Amino acid sequence: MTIDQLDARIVSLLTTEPRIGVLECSRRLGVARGTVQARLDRLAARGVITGYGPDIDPAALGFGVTAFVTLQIRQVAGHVPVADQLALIPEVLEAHTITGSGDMLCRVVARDNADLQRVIDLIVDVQGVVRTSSVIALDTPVSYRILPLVRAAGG
Amino acid sequence: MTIDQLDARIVSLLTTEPRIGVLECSRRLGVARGTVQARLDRLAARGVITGYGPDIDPAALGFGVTAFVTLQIRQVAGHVPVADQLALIPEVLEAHTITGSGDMLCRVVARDNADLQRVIDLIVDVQGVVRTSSVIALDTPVSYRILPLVRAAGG
DNA sequence: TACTGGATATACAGATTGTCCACTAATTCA
DNA sequence: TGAATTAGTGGACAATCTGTATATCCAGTA
Repeated sequence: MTIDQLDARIVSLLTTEPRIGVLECSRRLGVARGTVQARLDRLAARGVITGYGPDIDPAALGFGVTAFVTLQIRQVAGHVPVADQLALIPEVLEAHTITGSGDMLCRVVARDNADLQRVIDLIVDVQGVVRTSSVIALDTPVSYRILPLVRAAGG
Repeated sequence: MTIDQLDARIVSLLTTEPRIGVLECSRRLGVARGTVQARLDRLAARGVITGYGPDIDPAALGFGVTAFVTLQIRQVAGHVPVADQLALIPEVLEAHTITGSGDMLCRVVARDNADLQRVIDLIVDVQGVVRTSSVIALDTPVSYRILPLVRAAGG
């Protein structure tokens, strides 16, 4: 159900130096290559590791503005669910339903503040969205990281 | 400043099938291996690709509860910045300063709702945090994805 | 026209991967 | 207690991939 210290060390090492490969990883950790491979296979099978895709920085793509948009929803019968429509907007990076009153919270990006207005307009146009309220992320002193959690879980 | 269609296709392919490697990737796209390698190097150099680390699912680690915590800050001179202290809490996956009034928005995870209380208490104990307000993510109909944006950016 | 950047084709040695196997140690269970 | 199961180790193999370098070609540009 959880991970042990070796799992945590493997993930930790691969996170900080993803290009080293399984063999080098096993060398660094002083275990057999088969062990590392088996561990990684198991972590993937258990869903702990969901992928190895390249991490993309939206800002480097020109989407320098990040905002969190809270939606107030009025569910309309016979319509495409709000989430499905939000998923069609590339700038909506993720969307959650949240406690409160059937509302949603979305993370969106945009090229600039004017572009953000465009994105918000797209969201407002979604069937069932009553109104939105946005906060813009000015700075990100702690950007998404999972390593401390992995180490805490594996300690 | 932006990416072209080939870049987008490379990233797209590597995101959906990260294990295929550069060579297989070049075969699938019908371009030379050197081209793919050069593109990836350039994307990494430009900061578009920030890494290739394994993607970890906190829920599979036992942290099934996600919440967004908004902090009201009172900056205290002579103290460790709030963000630095938040960074010490493994359950704080990311933290942003946001528009509004010098507040912050954090994404946190916890093992369950009771555990969330513990994490929130940790946050409240941070010097300079005046109060917090949390919303719990009940469901995530759109989980973090970057591919649509990459495709949109790549024409 | 000459230059530059990007793409292609090709080549090579070295390293890595995917899979086997056999053996050991620890744990579980009948 | 003995058998079965699971995880780790060390070794081995062929097949493949990577890193790197070469020379050529093409298009846009000074």
